[in-house]
Amino acid sequence: MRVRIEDVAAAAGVSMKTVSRVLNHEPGVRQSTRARVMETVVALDYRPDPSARSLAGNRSYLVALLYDNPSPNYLMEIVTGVVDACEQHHYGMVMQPVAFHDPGLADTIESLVNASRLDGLILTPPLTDSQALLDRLDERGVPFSCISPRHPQGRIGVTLDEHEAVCELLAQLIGLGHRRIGHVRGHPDHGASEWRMAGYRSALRRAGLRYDPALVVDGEFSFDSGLAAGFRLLDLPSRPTAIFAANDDMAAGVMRAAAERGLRVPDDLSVCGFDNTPISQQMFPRLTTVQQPTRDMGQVATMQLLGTIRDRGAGRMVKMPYALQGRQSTGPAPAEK
Amino acid sequence: MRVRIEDVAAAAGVSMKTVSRVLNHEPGVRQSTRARVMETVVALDYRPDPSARSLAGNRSYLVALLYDNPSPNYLMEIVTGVVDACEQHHYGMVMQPVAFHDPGLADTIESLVNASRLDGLILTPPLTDSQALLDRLDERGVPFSCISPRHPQGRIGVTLDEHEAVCELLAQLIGLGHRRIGHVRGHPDHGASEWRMAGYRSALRRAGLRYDPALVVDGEFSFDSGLAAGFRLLDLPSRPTAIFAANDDMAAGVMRAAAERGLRVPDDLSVCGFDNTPISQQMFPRLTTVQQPTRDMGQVATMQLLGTIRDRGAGRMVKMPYALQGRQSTGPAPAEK
DNA sequence: CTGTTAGCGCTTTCAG
DNA sequence: CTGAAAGCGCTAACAG
Repeated sequence: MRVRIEDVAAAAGVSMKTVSRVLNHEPGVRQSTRARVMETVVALDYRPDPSARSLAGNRSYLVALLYDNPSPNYLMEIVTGVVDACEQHHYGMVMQPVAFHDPGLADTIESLVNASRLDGLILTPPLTDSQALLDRLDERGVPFSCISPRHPQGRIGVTLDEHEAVCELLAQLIGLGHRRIGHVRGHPDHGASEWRMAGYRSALRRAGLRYDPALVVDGEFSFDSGLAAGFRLLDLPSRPTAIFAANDDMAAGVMRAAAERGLRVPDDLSVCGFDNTPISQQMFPRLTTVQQPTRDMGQVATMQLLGTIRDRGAGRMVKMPYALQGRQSTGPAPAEK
Repeated sequence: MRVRIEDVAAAAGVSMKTVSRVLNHEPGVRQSTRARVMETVVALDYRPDPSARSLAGNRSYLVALLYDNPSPNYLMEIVTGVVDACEQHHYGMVMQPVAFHDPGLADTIESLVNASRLDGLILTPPLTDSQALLDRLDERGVPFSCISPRHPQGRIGVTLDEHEAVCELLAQLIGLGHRRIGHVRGHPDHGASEWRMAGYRSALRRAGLRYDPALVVDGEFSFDSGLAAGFRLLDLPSRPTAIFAANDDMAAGVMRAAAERGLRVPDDLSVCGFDNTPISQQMFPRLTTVQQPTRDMGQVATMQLLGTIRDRGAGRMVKMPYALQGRQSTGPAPAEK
């Protein structure tokens, strides 16, 4: 038979409520009593029943990870971080795919929260780019944590200074003598595409280089879009000597386009990406890119969320560090012809 | 204020229990009553409280997906299928990473189930290869569903005839004139490695080709292990004209090794893999491989699990179809020298 | 076919 | 600092 709180109370010679207090780290229990209760809990191998706890306490000990079709690599890293943080706090995480473009998204999420009594949400890009969605959740008092939101002000979660990261990356390229640098943009829905594009422009400006719109083409974060964009840039009458793609998958596409045009990387063309996904190490030559601490981002975002759940007003927006990964896909600019 | 079953009952002019019966699809309610109740439910936008339901009904409406470090692509496909099936049945799925090599794994899982009152588990490889674990769960009466278990007999879940799939794949290679065919094995922990190896041997036997142990090298499903294995095979005094790697990541490694040795694929060397992961389409040339319906496998495994939960004895082992993906990485064997 | 009565195991009052 | 009682919202068991 299952051990109940009542049994623990009887065995420890206290009331149920005292056991409950100890288990929930509530104040107002003498140290010695607390110790005795804990011993009994361990001795009896007592585990509180989550359903009963939820019903009485009006919370579920569950958070949901909301996502819409991101890269599996990225998402799994986030998941690992989130689950890790949840485990430490005896929370569970449920996966919740949603459709970013669904006009009824906010309603869907709201009824989801109501129906499942979720204690909080973790939002991943591009969901974190929808001001309307975030405002709605705030309005309804649903605790949530954002990963890389487009507008971090006044929200809780994690960000990364992608603008600055791209500036540094581009500064390296410029330092290698590149003057005509192309850019493959990310999916227009993603705030990240904007930041990375802005970083690209800032870097050019800081170096006193002219911004040439012809050198910027749209992509959508996929390998295929990178391939297509690569061809467009490489077939330009005056082609760039370096290309910065807004993520690694597209950079891989660019490298493939270069190969098909008979260009050698990095001798004829330097290529760099963003994200440091596994593919960046499997390409030949290995890709210069920027590493985000994705797993830690999931972890920290979750900890901020759990803080908020426990104590509204406790969570904040945490800035995470990035790290440039200089590898063999970038090199000195070819000599002027 | 939240709508309760009591409110619905009052509004519909029936008892709580009748509402409960309707909501749980229990028999013994007149059609007209059922319809009236449903209308009221919709009108009031009533959602049963999962915690109360769990407490009273003694189940959680939660299943867990257990995994140990599989490929993100594979796992996310599974997740998508599982979540999809769960959604239809108003179940939630929690992610539960575990350590396959932990000697206390069975205990961990057992206490996990007890502590969270999980209704069932979905196990992914290599967890499904541990007879001891599966037996233990059976013994404890925990419902679970297996994805690609090493020994499918008497379990519920999904399998795929990997042996036969590999035979077909190899038969194509042999049909192209290849006689010296290498194999890069998968991680020794995975049943899949055995099946694929066995398929390789069967195909050779059926074609009357001699099995040469020198042409088989160990890998562990990673790109790097495929790269290393590729070098070993290609540096053989009498190297193979085709290589079958037990998964796509390793096949990618082999292709890279070929490139570094100056061999052209498929002119000098044919390469094929298994899994049809995205990388297989991003390589140049595109990789010949075998597609598993991974998402459907997650879906079907979950439906079998939910069936078992509702009615012990309802779930079964479902055989899923595979599909050969012939692409450009395989071609006729080079002429004998 | 439908309703009544007890709990499920915990936390929250509110008293001591 | 500790305890007794009163539910949380639902379903199970038994009546009708």
